[in-house]
Amino acid sequence: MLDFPSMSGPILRIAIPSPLRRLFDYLPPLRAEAGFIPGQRFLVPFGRSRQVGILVAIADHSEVPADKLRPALKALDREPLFDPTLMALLRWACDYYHHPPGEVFTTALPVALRQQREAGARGIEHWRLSATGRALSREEFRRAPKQLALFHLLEEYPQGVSAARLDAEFESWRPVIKRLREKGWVEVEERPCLPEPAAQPADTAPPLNPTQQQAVTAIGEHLHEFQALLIEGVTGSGKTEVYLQAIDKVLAAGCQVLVLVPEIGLTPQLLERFRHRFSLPIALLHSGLNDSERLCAWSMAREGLAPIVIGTRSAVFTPMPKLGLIIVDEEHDASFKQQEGFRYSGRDVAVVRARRHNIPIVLGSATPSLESLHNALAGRYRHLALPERAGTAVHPAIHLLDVRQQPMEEGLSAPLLKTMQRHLDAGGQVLLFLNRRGYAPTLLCHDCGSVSHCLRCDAHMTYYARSGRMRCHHCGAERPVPPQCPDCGSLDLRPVGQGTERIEQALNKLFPQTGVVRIDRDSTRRKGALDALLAEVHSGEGRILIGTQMLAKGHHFPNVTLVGILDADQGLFSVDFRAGERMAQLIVQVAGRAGRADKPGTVLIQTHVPDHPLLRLLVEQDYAHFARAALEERRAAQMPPFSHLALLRAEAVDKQAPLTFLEEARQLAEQLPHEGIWLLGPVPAPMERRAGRNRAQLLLQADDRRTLHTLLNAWAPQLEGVKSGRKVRWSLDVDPGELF
DNA sequence: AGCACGCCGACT
DNA sequence: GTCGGCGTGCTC
Repeated sequence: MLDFPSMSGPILRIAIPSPLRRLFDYLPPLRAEAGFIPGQRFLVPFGRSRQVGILVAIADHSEVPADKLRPALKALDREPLFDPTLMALLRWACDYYHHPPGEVFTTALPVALRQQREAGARGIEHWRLSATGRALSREEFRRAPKQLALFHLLEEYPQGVSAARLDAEFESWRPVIKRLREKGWVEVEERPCLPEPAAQPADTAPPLNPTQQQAVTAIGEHLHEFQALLIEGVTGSGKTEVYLQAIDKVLAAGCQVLVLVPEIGLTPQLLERFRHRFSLPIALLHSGLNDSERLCAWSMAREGLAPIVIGTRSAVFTPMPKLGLIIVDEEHDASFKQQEGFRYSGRDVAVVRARRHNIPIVLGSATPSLESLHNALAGRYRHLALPERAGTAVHPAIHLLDVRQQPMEEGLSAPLLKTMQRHLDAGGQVLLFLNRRGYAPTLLCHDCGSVSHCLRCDAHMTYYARSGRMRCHHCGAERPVPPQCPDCGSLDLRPVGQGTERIEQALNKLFPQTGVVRIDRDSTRRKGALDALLAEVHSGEGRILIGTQMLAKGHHFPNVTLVGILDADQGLFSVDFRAGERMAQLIVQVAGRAGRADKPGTVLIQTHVPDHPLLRLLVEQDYAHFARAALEERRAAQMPPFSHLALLRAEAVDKQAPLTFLEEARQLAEQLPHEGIWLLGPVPAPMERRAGRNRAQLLLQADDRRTLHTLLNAWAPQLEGVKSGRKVRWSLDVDPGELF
């Protein structure tokens, strides 16, 4: 009797890291010992190479011709790394963001597991000198200078030193330390990767005001139901306290809690506050970790050993078997949206995850995004506005400073300078906010009018006086300041406009007796520099602070009584429809850094458009009023959240190639049912050339999200086959954060 | 994306 | 005569 060869067994549908929008079918490994569960990793042959993929589904047959099917090589995990709910969430994310599954599933894995590493909460290796090692004298190393150097380094760390530290301090230390270990002079030890809980007894929870209580109760009484809470509360309104007490309730029920924070939001202060409240291990997942540390923290979360996980955007995909609550702090923050590759929004995925787990999610912000506010006003989210606590932080008085026709000194108006002097005389500190680094945004030739231009971008080069260099903020290009105008040879080159470095210099001249501290990406590049500058401010040595949006996050300056926003106008006239929202959020966040109960802050906003209606609302009312009016503008303009966007971007060195590809893409879309969808473009990006590449975009706009996604479902796979797409780098951005 | 195959110009 | 340019096709 004819028997089919064993072609009828299960088919493994595997996500492979590649830009292809599909899964790949494999036969089971030839010598398979155990069953197959979606979420396991497999080593598979792929083309000429081997890849680590993730089993997404098991099918009983394949569309792929049998002679093309190859067996997987082996399962890399006994247990799946992702539970079924997380698998479903990831599959949803592939569909929603129309991104290749291989890349989606890989971004959810810690880097160590994208290779063949084993999953598991192993500790972090630390090396230290053994007893014999400590007794050695340098004589032992007469013929081994490298070993001697490493020996001296180890002497500096009697408690042991991690691989990450050694990487930073000693080039190719591994072979050297291996010799030392073989001689028994060095020993290695695995340390748990989670920070120890604070030694002292846990802080007790302070009493809550009625609104805080309402929020905590809402969560505590519905632990196993989906509900989204938008908590709107200015600095000092006790938002964090709501998080802490809600977490307490969830932990008491034996569940885990996931806390998502913006990229710069994971401050030592926040961690300290958590550590002092909960005597429990906390897993941290942030960009500062090396692969081993990240794997360890991730594994602790996955094994349920870390009750609390605090992390940035990508932590939203951390497996947590007992997940009971998600908190998204500073939910308005743009860093929750990934801006390249798999362009997901950590905040939006978190809401979907909470819904799929049937658990509550808290979105917190002093300045909620218009998207979340819209959801709250539409009744989809529960909305709780925390009142300022009576008798504590007083809302700062915000005033517009009309600088039209005012004498200006390097961007500082006379009335602002006068007010600064008054506050300094009264013993206060002053914080100035300017979202522009460098000395001046450009260098202008006074004789011929030519302007210093980046060779690779459609942008000016920023002038840095202190280092005497020109830098492009868009591609990082750097060159010395030209001694003379490259066009006409004139020596009269003048910096135009102000950046933080120039303001700092001007302040030093205007207030020679007062310490000035500048905080921006340039002044804090060196490790520890930010802490040193902050210490200078807190000690009172520096009394005037000038900085960029770095100042808007996290740090509080209780002794600051005056905040100056040097240029509010740039946010009002930007091409980006979100610029106004972002400027308002920045102003409120910066204002919130200042003052305390007995020293209420004043905020002065320099502007040339003092009659701007939204700006007036923000100043005369508050962010809540501004946001509602801004929402109405969005409604009138049919922009998000009242419409839904997808942006197809393309870039290439060649100027025409992106437009050609996008035109072809547009024609494909037009051949599909596209009623209710506006196709806008293709057009060159607002900054057409960047880092030597020409960029263009095609915008899709729809009133109805379903309509848009129905088109994207059919369209995205077609784009892969577009010939002219090979000549460009293109990406599809669903719910884009910026339109350029 | 990576990687091979394949067909046309300037070099040891 | 070859080395190598990047156009085209493929990955279960």
